[in-house]
Amino acid sequence: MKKYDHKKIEKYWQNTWEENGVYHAKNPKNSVKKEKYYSLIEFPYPSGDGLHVGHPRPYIGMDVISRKRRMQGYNVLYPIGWDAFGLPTENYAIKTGKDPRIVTKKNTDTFRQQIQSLGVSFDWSREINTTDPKYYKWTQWIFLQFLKKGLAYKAKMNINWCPKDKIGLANEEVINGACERCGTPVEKREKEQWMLAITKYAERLDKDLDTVDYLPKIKLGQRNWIGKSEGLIFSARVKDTDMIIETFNAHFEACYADTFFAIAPDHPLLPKLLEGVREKEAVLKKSEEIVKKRLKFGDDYKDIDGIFTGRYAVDPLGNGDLPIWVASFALKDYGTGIVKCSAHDERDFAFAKKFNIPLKEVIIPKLIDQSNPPRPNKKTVERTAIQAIVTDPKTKKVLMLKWKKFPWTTFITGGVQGNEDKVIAAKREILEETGYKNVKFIKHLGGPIESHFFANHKDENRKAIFYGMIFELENEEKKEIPDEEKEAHEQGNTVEWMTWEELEKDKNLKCSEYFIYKERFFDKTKPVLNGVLLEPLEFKGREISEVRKDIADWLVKKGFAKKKTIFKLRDWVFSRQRYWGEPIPVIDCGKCGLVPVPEKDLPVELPKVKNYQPTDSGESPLANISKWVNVKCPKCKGIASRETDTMPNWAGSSWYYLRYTDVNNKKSFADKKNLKYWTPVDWYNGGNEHTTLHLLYSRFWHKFLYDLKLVPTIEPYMKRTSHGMILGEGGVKMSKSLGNVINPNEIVKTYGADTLRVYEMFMGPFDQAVAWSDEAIIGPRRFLEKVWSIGGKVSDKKSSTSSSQLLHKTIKKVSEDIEAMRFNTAISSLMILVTEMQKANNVSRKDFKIFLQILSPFAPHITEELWKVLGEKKSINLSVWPSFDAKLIKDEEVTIVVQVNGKVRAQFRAEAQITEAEAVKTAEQLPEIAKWIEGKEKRFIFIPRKIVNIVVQP
RNA sequence: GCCCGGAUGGCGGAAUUGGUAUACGCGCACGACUUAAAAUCGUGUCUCGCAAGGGAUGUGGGUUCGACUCCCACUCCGGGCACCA
Repeated sequence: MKKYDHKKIEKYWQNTWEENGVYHAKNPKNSVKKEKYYSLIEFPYPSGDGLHVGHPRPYIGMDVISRKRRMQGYNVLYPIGWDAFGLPTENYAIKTGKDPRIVTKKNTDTFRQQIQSLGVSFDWSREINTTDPKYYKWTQWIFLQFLKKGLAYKAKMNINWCPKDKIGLANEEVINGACERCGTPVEKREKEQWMLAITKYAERLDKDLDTVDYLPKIKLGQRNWIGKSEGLIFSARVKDTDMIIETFNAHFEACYADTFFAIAPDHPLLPKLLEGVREKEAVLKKSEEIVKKRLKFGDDYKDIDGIFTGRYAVDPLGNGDLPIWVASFALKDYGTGIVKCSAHDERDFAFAKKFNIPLKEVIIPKLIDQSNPPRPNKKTVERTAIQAIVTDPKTKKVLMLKWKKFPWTTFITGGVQGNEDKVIAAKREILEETGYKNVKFIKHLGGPIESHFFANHKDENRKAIFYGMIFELENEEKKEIPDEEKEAHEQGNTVEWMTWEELEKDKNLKCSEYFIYKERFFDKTKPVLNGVLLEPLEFKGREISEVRKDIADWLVKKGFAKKKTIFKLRDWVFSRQRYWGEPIPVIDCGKCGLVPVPEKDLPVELPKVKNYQPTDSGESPLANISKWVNVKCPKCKGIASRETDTMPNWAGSSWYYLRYTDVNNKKSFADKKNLKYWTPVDWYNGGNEHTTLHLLYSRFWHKFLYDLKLVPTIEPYMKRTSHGMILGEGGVKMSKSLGNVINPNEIVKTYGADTLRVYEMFMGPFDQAVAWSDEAIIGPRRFLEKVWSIGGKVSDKKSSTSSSQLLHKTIKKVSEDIEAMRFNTAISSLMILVTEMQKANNVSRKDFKIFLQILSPFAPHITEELWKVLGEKKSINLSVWPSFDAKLIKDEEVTIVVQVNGKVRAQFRAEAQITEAEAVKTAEQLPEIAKWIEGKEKRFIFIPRKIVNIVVQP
């Protein structure tokens, strides 16, 4: 047999497949197969740098899925196209003066050639390009539908403005206050912008996630971005006015601790609220100052600032009149713009501390001593107790007890008797346990702490309500305590002065409250966020983490509040002041206002321009072409001008998967029959970077089209997964500037497309980032060479039972692994099989052909070639995916491991059905085992088919 | 700060439901073939120990007959969000 020459076979098969249309999806009227399968990858942005080895990873991954589906009898649609509008091409055009159309053509040609050389089974007859007027005609058409329904509107907006790119940015394109693309700090500018009312769909975008199969982290990303928050609205009467203010609170569990209100400095109600207040001017001035700073610094503005309005509102829960403050952290666009604030919120707490606003606590921390947790079968005794931290002002040391009977180090601690004053109780305990007579009470360490632990000395579980307090030693005077008395009090503990550092290092420190006390001791107080409630009394003792729903229902039932759901999601800023995008098809008429371009006049084509530079006024370069801008109004035929803004990059990609079903349609964006047949997309794989925005935007467009009865499903994608990036060698991102970009062309030339494909699927888990290695790629190449050489020595003799067994186990594993995108382990099992076949004296033609089939999704060229060599006429892609024989994958004989006290000491082979009694007997009689168990009391644990564990006393 | 994800040989990474840790690949070492080299094939390759044995899955504890896997605390790395009440 000839040598394995990838160059010859790969080109040949790629051409043959394309000529025969093997991968062309059949539209419903032509398809004989009933079941369709739509697999989708994110269509690439054809950058000038060409493809690097990272790009094809998702294409190959979904190609493996698609190829398997074809063999499983599905009519598969696996398309590709170009998301070609966008900044890099435009910036290149600005720099070089070249027409973006020509640049795009050149780039897509390069990308196409590169992708085709990998043998990905794309249906090239359905290639689309978002910059093709025949395509963007429909992007514009969909925009007009938004306009018709009132979901596209113009609004004066403070937009994020990148002074370098001279472009307005959506919030999502601003990263840490800087432009996502160029890193220039973003400024705020007021401008008329086109908006899409995505917020109208917020609820459905959140709720319908329940109906799709996305990876959990992807759903989470969507949910975080939508930011659904279910909270309560409280209404409060403002004293000395006839105003009622409403607050929105999502964390209302501790609402009985609320002691003030916070209103946004730019809140529309603020001026009215201040009417008749003496300090009105000062408050307004301060508010303005905050608003200005916020505008200037954007997301970086984090100052805690504010001012008292002079007004009070009546707490609806009956906790008196609470002051209303203007606060920098209150946002007018979130909720009602007014919040009810308490000690149990970080920002509220910090604000209150800064302005000395009184606080009230209704949550006490709950601690479970992990080193000494409550035991399930012991009774629980509740105690009120003190913990006294006695310090010596001279040495700064703390007085500690070292217990005699247990390895414990504790503060002075003891129970409060009856109605005893807690300070007196503490002094009493100090005297009894240490003998010190003269200590001075300094202060309480915050509120109580609920502590749960097992009290060894009493053999019972304790729920102790501890009150921490600090004392200072006044002098060394001690009361002599007779030894008998010490013993009677169970107290022969030794007393030791320790520094805080020594304390912390002490492994026997038994105070789980320690860290809270330490915080409070040094006055670095933090708000208490978790624990158990004191108020309202109906919920006393309940834990914050589990009380939310009940307390909300209770507050609503009592008439104190009403429920309200709000979202973080904001409407989508949809215009860009750039050239290389879809023109927004609207005409501005002095008489008629904003008039949509009539549908028959679509597409509004991008005119050619000489200069791609945006204008300094921030308008798009299109504004300079008066011939294009000046048109007649479609309604009144009067003088009018075109909208010069274009759409963002996200527009064309929001519906492209629909166009694939019917790429040449001139009457609609896609024929309904085709949509009904092909949608929804069955499996969509893409990058992590697009799991929030692109996915959300296209789901929004899809739902909108669904409401217009233009698409048949409520969701566009049934299943969504994501892949990890391929990094450069050493784990850094591949980039031109670092010079570590690997071009797949080189690899295909040297090793072949199949090797590249197998390597990319083998190098690591598909969803995780992996570093490229020039060295490791040789492994997959050797593997394919072995496959080739076995192909030359198959015979018509039957394979041995054991090799058939391995084959069938591999069929099962590969079939399952592909479904879960565990491509790396699928290939690993194929490698094991190949090694076995290589060693075998005989490989049957029948078995080898099955092997070729399960390898073919990964390495389509070599398997197709060998398939033909073995006498098959039809493409291996059209053969039927093999199923495994359930009888063959079940082992009849297994290895049973023998452990003694959990350590492996021996093993033996046995029938899979071996009973416990037989297994134990066999195990005991093994010579390696005897010395471990002789003459000892034994106990056996038997796990069928796996383990006999012999437990003996050591 | 909050929310996710992760940490296993020299390297990329395996390990069903808690049941032989290190599959598969790379690299490395030795051997065969060769005048020689490359390629290929074979053997070995966590670690300490002559051995019997012991120790290892980021660290420290816990649960269990048995823990990479479950629980608690922590360290480091990656990603997302970040005044969102």
